[in-house]
Amino acid sequence: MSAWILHVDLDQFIAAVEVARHPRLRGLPVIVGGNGDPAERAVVATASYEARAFGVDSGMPLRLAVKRCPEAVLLPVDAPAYQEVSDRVMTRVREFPVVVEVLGWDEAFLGADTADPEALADQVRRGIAEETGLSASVGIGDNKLRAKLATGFAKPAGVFRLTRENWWDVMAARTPDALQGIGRKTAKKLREAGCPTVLDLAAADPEALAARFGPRLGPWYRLLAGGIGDTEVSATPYVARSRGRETTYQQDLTEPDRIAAEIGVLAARVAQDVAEEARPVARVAVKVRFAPFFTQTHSVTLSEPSSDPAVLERAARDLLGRFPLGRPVRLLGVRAEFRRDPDA
DNA sequence: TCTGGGGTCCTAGGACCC
DNA sequence: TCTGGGGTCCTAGGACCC
Repeated sequence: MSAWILHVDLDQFIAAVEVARHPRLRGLPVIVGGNGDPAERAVVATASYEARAFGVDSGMPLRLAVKRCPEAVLLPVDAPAYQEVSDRVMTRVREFPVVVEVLGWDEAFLGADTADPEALADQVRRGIAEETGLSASVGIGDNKLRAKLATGFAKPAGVFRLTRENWWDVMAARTPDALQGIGRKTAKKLREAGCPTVLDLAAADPEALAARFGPRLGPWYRLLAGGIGDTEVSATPYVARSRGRETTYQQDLTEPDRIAAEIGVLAARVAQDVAEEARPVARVAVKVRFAPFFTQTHSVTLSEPSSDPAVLERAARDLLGRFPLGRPVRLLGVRAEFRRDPDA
């Protein structure tokens, strides 16, 4: 266990990478999403702060984003470019005397034994800027939950410390969806259950929460509200539990033959991804999103774990047969789940 | 708000077994 | 047949995160 946990998060990462390689975009509203075509069925991956001033935000349909900010520069998502920059950032961060747990392209936990976490945070921010030109924010906490929440208060380009000392000052009056793991829907249910704030949730009866939200989720929400969280930072590489591919079609699919063919394409891509893993697939799932926006899934446990592309495709095609394919289809997906590690 | 794609974890009900 | 109890697996769906 480390004395301090730092959560490092790159500011408006994807937009920042684009601006760094296209300097003429600096200071302009930039929106990255889909293929960069505003008419497309796609959403905003990241918007620069200049675009956010127009009310554009991540997850928003591209069409709406362009309506809100017509002068924005719209760019396609270039995942390999972001991965490359991310790798450079993480390599630089690992040069500090810390344990690094990577969470995604643009964030990581750092476990550090230091007497001055603010000084370390500044050094890390400087190191990232020197290596890549990118700006980062750093949250300092006495556990992962507090460190990650602290980053939100550090942004942009700052450092913030959130610990047992200032937890209630900072969090007590906020709505529960300020906490990592509680979203809009759960916050609404909590409000209806008499917990409009973090402080209310922390004081709620665990048994009542369990009855309402489930035996694990209910009590866990209460712990979150108290700022209780994991303190273990692990550098062990992450092992995926599943791999999947899905596609939203620009035009709804109606022809059964075409739908079956697309499932074949997706299953083949998943089989290819799975071939890179040394573990066989235990379950296969197919997802169908019908127009206008109604999603169903069907899944099956294979009689025997397998990595054989023909077995995966056969399973996916069989599952497709369980859907009522009379309606137009806007999305198809195939997912392969690996066998659960018996030791876990 | 005509709403992506990649994931994770939890829940609840039914099947099945002893 | 008015009908237990507990454990485990399977499956569909939901909520959440980046």
